[in-house]
Amino acid sequence: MVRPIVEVAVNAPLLRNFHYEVPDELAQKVELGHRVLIPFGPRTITGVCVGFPSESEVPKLKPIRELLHPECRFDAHLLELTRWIATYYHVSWGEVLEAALPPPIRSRQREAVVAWIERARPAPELREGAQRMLKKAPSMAAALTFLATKDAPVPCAEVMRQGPCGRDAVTRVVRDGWAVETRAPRPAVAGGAGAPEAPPLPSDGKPLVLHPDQEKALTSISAAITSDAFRCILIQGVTGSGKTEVYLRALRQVLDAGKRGMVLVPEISLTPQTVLRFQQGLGVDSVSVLHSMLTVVERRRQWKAIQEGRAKLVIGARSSVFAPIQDLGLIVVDEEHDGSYKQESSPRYNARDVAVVRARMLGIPVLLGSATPTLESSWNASCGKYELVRLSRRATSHDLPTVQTVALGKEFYRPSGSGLITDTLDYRIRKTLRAKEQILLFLNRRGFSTYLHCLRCGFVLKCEDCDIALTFHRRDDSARCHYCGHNRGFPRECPDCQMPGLRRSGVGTERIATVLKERYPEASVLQLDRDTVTNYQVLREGLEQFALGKYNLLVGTQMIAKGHDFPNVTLVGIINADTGLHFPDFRAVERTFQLVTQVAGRAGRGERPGHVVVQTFCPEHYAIDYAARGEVDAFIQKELATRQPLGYPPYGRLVKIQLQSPDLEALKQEAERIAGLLRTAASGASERCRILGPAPSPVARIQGKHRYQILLKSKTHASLTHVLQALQGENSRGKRGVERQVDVDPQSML
DNA sequence: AGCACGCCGACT
DNA sequence: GTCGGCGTGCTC
Repeated sequence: MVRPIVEVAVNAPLLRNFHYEVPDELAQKVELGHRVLIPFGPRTITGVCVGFPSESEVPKLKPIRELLHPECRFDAHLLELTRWIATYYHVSWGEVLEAALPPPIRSRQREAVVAWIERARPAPELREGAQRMLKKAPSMAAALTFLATKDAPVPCAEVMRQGPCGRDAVTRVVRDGWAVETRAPRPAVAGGAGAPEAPPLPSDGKPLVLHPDQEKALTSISAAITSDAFRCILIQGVTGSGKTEVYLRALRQVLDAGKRGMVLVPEISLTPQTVLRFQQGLGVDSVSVLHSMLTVVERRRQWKAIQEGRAKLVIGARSSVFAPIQDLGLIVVDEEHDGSYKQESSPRYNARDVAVVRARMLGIPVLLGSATPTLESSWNASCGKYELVRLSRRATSHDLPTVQTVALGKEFYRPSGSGLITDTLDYRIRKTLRAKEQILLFLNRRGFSTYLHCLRCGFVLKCEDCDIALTFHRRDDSARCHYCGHNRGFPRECPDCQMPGLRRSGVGTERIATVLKERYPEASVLQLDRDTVTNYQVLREGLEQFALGKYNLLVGTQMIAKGHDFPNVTLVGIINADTGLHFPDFRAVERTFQLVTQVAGRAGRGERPGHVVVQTFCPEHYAIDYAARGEVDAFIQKELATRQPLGYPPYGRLVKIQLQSPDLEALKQEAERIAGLLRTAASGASERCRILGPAPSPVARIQGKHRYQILLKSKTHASLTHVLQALQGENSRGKRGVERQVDVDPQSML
């Protein structure tokens, strides 16, 4: 009898599938979408069954080893969705499927697959052997000495680390019969720690009467839901316009029709408050939350609830777009402009775009909401691909905050540091403090000073491994690299000319916090950035404490920019609005506009009117000016006009190819070789596809690796895909150990 | 990505 | 000769 054949998408960075034989004992069990354990070369890895071909060209097929957790199977729709991602983003289908798995399964299986080593002979024998080979094979001796101390299996990596020895030594020790390779011992199931309990919320018993704008928006959305077809609706609503209320009503309608909903939010906004808002608003407890803070046990419970259809609504960040929800009726992507929807490691996908594709595949509506929509989404709306719905007034009776732009000048950067806070801002701060109201100050840079330089020779202190100026942190008197985390004490004198005393320039949040404490001794200051916030717990508590009025002033970076409603904040200060404006990135201007608008939106969300002070060196720059005046549409028109002649998105599509190697010469050669391949492919294409570069990346070296990039630019995505075929057969490691990453629709050029 | 194989210098 | 460092190529 001919055994059945199965096509497997393997969890390896290879852009093709492999065929396997299904052994008799599994023949009745293995189905489409099942995850299986397979032999792959000399090792065993996982993969997902994606087809049952009737025959195979491959002469000698290996059999599948094992069927893994059959209860967790990808349905036809998720297979189709993940395959689309693999094709579109030029990544391995198997890796996308792996990323789409519930995290507990993903991680647990990884553990089981790594090799564990256990000694095969008594400890004294191992020590004796180690003694004998000490001279001839010191690393094997080290491995033996270490294994002699262990009675139980040890992960291979552990042996290498503790030995210390290389992988080869471990392999040899096994081959020579000193030890054996085993599977991981079954890990004890972690204790039944429940979900972190949500703190009681001040339930604002506001009567929820919809604003006329909201009513109008809802009418369109309602029609879309009823139409039972794919529609993409962009909700452009000013900060505080009550977008969430609109989502809630739309979801209500979907749930009432017996269908289920999905809400994607940026990682940072996924707080118990957000979840509670949906739970209370919809009056259902069957809300499933997918959060990186959940315990393994809790996550497994959530996933099961989703799969079994017990969860009516799923809320989560990026990877929740893969949640196996049946009868999905609506997808909501909140803050669609947020950069955290793009995964910045392989497989690189954008969850917002995947959400739209998922909705299209299912023939259901999807809502994209933002106060500052991306140019891509606005463009899609203006050319009719998406429907546009506006919420132009705040939901409460209060007006948008008044915004004042203050020009910074050279004179403000006096050594005393007093100039960080202009007289205008200082006046507002004092006034707000007197009124016993709260203040939020935003600066997108952490640390005390952002670079250290010598006043005599101009030397700027840089990281040894990265092409980046070191940031000075006063709390531990260190000079740190924000790219690789490398930390060194900061030198007392210039390393170049030995002049004592490096000048500390550029301002970070730590400096602001220090200055504030000195200037307003009666005020209490909270600083929230990656230096003070070690985990979500700390951030959540910090924000809660601030909301409860325990602090007068909150100073922070990105993480305080969005999502939170602080009713008592009447003053928002942006210390330097143009920190990101001059980055060599075509999205720098758009991001600056979004950031200023979002931060300004934190002001005046309660009863009292808000005021915003925007300090900037470029008050006339349109990003700052339009943001200050709240003119979103005008900004979008202007920025579109800037991008059109350059063919940047949304007028064209981009692919960034990032190449890295410690060896600069090898890197340059490889970059030229790749560019050559792509140019040849592009010259044969019907549509013009430009290959820009190779050129050194804006940050030319990170962690000791030099970086070059190649940019592909074309009118359509299809032609880029065509050109990228040239790399199809290539190993992702490239020649001479040069690493390569392909980034489709890159979020950042850096 | 892993992992083996194979070629080469260093050391016994 | 043996060990182990690294470049090259394959994985149904």
